[in-house]
Parts: sequence; C-alpha cells; structure tokens
Amino acid sequence: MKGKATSFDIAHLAGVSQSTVSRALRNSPLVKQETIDKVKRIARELNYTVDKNASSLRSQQSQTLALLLFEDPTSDDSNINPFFFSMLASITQACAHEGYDLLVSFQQLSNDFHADYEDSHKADGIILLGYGDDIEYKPKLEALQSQGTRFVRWGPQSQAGLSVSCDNRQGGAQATKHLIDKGHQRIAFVGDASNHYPEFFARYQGYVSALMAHDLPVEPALQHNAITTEEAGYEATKQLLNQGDSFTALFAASDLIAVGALKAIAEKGLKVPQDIAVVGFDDIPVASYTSPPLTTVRQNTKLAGEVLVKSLIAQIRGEEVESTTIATAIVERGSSG
Amino acid sequence: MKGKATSFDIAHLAGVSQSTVSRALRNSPLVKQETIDKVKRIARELNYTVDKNASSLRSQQSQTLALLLFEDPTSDDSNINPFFFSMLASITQACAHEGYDLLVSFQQLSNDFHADYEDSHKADGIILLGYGDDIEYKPKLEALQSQGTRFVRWGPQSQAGLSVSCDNRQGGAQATKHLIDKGHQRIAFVGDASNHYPEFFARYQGYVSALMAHDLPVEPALQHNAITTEEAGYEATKQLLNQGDSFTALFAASDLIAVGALKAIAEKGLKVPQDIAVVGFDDIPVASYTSPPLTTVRQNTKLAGEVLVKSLIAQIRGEEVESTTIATAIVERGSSG
DNA sequence: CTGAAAGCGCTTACAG
DNA sequence: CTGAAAGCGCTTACAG
Repeated sequence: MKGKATSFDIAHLAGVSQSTVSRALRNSPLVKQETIDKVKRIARELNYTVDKNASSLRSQQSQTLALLLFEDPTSDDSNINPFFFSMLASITQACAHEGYDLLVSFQQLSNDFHADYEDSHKADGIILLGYGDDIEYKPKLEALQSQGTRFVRWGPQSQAGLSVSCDNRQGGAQATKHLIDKGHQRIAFVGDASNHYPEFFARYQGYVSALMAHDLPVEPALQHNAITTEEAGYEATKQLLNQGDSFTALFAASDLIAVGALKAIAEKGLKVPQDIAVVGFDDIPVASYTSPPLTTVRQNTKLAGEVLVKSLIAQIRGEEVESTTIATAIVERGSSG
Repeated sequence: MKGKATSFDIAHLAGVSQSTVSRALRNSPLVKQETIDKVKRIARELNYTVDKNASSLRSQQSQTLALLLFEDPTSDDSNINPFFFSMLASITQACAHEGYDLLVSFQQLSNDFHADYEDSHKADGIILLGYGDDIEYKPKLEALQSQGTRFVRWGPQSQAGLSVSCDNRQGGAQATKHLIDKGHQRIAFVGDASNHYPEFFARYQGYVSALMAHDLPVEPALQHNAITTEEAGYEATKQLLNQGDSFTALFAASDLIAVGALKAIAEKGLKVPQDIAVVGFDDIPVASYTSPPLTTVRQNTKLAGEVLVKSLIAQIRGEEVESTTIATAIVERGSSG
C-alpha cells in the first residue's frame, strides 16, 4: 500500500462498498454490527484515518473552533495577560472534551481580527477573548453578526452577539465590602471607569454600590484610570499617592494593576497591608507570590471555558442560547490584612 | 447571492473561467495583472474567501501546524508549567508570521498523544512540547517517525526526530558558576538527575562541570530528585534542609522547583540570600515576584518558538533540517545576593 | 442493511 | 495568457 489508505482501500479489502465503509466508521445504525467490526478492524490494520479535509468539505462542518485572542494596549506578544492563558487552558480542555479541535490565534483589535476562520470553513465558530476598547470593538462585532458568523465573546453583554462573562459588578462589590469589613473607609479604585471598558466599569460600579450600601462617600479623587497592565497600575498609584488625598485601602481593577500598585506603594516607603490594604481582580498565578500575597477576586476560568465552548457549540447546532454570567469569589491573602 | 460565494460565482461575474479565478486569487504569474485586479475586486465585493477544506483537499496541504502540549506529572489542566505558556505564545506568533494556522491541544503522555492531526491531513506537521519521562516517550517518537509523520520536538537531541532545545548543560553551568563567583562552595542541586529527564540531567551535568572546573567536590548528598513542580521542590528542599548536610546555595532545575525551595527555606526560618542563595531555571513570570525575586537562567522562548516553527516548515517542504540548540543567559535578581 | 452515483469547492496538469 | 476537465476523499440522498 503506497501513500495513505483511503476508504476505497478498506472497501476493497472488506468486500463491501465505499459507502458502507464510510457509514461503518461513523457507527451508522444502518450498518450491521458484523460489518462495522470488520471494517474497523481493517481500518486499524491499515492505520487508516478519515481525511478531515474531505469530510469537512462534504459535510460542511469542520468540528473545529477558533480562539482569537486579542489585546490592544500591549502589542508585545510576550506580555499577554496571564489571565487569558488560564482561559486558553480551560477552553482547550473544554474543546477536547466536546470533540472539537481548537485553532488559536493572537490578533490585534486594530486589525481586521476576525481573520476568516469561519468564512473559509476552517472553523465552525469563533471564540473572542480579550479586553479591548468597547467603542472600537462595537462595529466589528456588528459586522460579524450581520455576516452570520457564529461566535461567542468573553465579556459583558453590552454588545451584539452571544457573550459569557463573570459578574464583574458583583466582584467589585465583594472586593470593596471585604475592605470595608476590615475597617477601611477611604478606599481608592485604580482602573478604567468609563464606557470604553465595560468590564472594568462594572467593577467600578460594584465598588460604588458597596460604598453606598455602607453609607460611605464616593470620592472621585480616589479613582484613577489605568489600563490593565502593571505599568499603568504603577503610574496611577504613584499619582494617587502623590496627590495628597489620604486612603487606607486600594482596590485594583485587575491583578496586573495591583502588582503595579504594590510596587508604587513599596517605593513610597509604605507597608501593605498596615498602611494600605490592597485587593486585586482575576487571581492570576503571580497573585500568590507577591509580597505580601494578593487578596483578589477569582474568576472561575475553568467554568468560563466550558460555558464559552458549550454555548458556541449549541449556537452552531442552531439551538437557542442565552448569554451567561458567572459568579466571582473573593480569595483572601495577606495584602488585605 | 444565497449562501457563500464560490469561485464559480466570481468567474461568472468576471467573465472568465473558474480556473482563471483560482489562479488570479493566488497571484499566479500566468494571469494578466488586469485580470487579477478584476477578479480580486469582485471577490472582495462578494465577501469571498477560499474554502480551505476544498483547497487543502485538492492541494494536499493544510497550511496548519498542530501543537501538542503534554505534561505527565500534573494531570490538573490548570497547573500547566507557565514556561510552556510562554512557548505557546511565541509559537503562535511564529506560525502567524509564516502564514500557518495553529491547532492547539493538551495531551497526556500516557495516552496516544499524537492524536492524528497529521494523518488526517488536518495539519501538515506537529510540534511536541512538554517534559515527560524520556523512557516512556521513546517508543512513541519512534512510532511517529516510522509512520513518516513530520514533527519537531522541544527537547534534547537524545531521541528520534528533529528537535530544538536550549543548551541545558550550559545553563546549568552558568547558574552554578554564578553561585561560585558569589563565594559559595557548597551548592545543592534540586531536580531529577537521571536519564528519565534528559533536560534536567543536562542541567545537572552543567552543575557538575562547573563545580569541577573550580576544583569543588561533587557531593551526592546535596542532590535531591524533584519533578518540575512547586510541591516537589518544596518537599525535596525540606528533606535537604533536614538531613543535616550544610550548604549555602541551591540551584533548582526549574523555577517551579525554586519557588517550592523558597517556601521550604522560609519555613525553616532561614533567609534568602543571606543564609541560602537560590538560582532557578526558565525565567517564568512568577520569578520576578517571589521574595526575594529569583535569579534564574532564561530560556529564549521567543527564539525557540521561531526556530521550532521554521524547522518544522522546512521539514514539511522537504528541506534538509538540523536539530538546533539555543543559548541560555543568566538573569540576576535578589535571590542570589 | 447495502451499493452506485452525485457533488462539496477547490487546484492543476493538459491543451491551445 | 486562458479554458475545459479531472480528481482530491469523503458524505449522503436515492434506490433497492
């Protein structure tokens, strides 16, 4: 046998037609068990595997999902938010579990990021992952949707299409309430609080709601914008510390921001948590290793990956699917006292 | 136009044959520039994209690589060595740069890990990434090779097939020499030093060679096995500290092991680097955040990813390819004084 | 339960 | 420079 065996080779050896081989390999109930067994045995002997290009072409489905991971602020590829790696891992696992292959690609929001995995029939659907400017994002999602592309997005339900996200507002409230329970009254918020980044804005809203629920004032001076990088967190915290408004706790909209905040606080000669308590968001691996270890709001990435994949597959199958919100949980470590 | 446009639709609108459309879209020099322009314009208007399944089936190549990431000790998916994420990122980038798509999958070495991305023509070649027991690994690689599967492996050249790795021996020697230069004479090694894990054994050999080059004795009691996890590093270091042999420095065969070692040392009430200096290997993100920050040997993951991808593509093209070894560099931080 | 036939949408000799 | 034709290896109506 030269080259790769085909279903015709098996048919020939099994003494049946090629159509029967195709059915048998897919466990069609139309085929006699005896025939199935014989066909499969021969297939194994020939080291046969179905040609996915042929079967995908014919059946018009690839059993493949594409994960597009985009990040706009950092164009440096090595600087991907570790939170996304954790999502990537759980998405990969979930795909394997559902019998789908996964295509992975990094994109920049500024480009035409949908590539064309779905148009080209290389994938049956697309998972969108990454924090980007919502305003810039919007037209692209709408274009995807109007083209009939099947996709699911990790993020708030503010936009077109199916989405899965954690309950950012709840998480923000949990973090803030945790600090209030520790006796703090003047709590700074470092992170974007605009409609450009709805997930961070929702965390801010949670922060505000917790303050208000405890009759504490919301002071605009204690909120500083920062995109979700260590550098931005460092700079914003430095400014906060230098502007003279006193505060005894800081809620960072992401762990990356929190790590930068820890650095700025240490440089200022202040102690965490004695002088300033810090809480982050995400529970990235590094959060356990900072000094002190970071109290943070955990996003359930394992569940998130599963829900993303299952929602997308349901959508591909034409089922009715709703967007999902996943609960968050606070993880208490040393940085909050 | 209902459904997805095909090359026939374009042919019709452009008033040329479908073959010409196919050539024009691929910038064939056989086609007049004017025709190319017209075809491409119409394709754009129709939102046309080539059906990858059809073109792969016909041309027998998928322009796709598969990355198989396997890890044996930790079956917990969330516990993937962060070093591999960094490799994954650079491989993903390198694929995009070379015009290949990337299929990602986690595997367990204990399973039949080659899946059959290549047999099924879903990928043109496979990248193998992960530390596994070399002895268990060997027959699988040989099987892959005898089937004619095109693959490249991240790891030492000890086995069948093409491989790319960092110079583990050099790295081990650099780490050890660094400690010796700091005045240390009794240096422990935590990590496997057997033929089961050749990369770690090579690091051990580098350690031994550096000691010998400085006329220092190699004491077997100062080497303890540990697989590359934080727990294993913690346990091995605890044993080392409790067995009574004194040492003033510790070289961990990986950063994960080093992180566990830091914990064991702290628990014993000893200070790093004053009482015991520590050096790791990999430069994972966490290494910058431990207390004190970890001195380590950096593997150039950016270059490694590029070389892996380029070597595999060259092999797919039928070119003659050699295995590659990449230089390491020491990154000095607080843990070594 | 099985077979003969059509066709998925391309690429690529072959012919001009 | 272009076209008509074959064929990649499957799945799936259609017919029996």
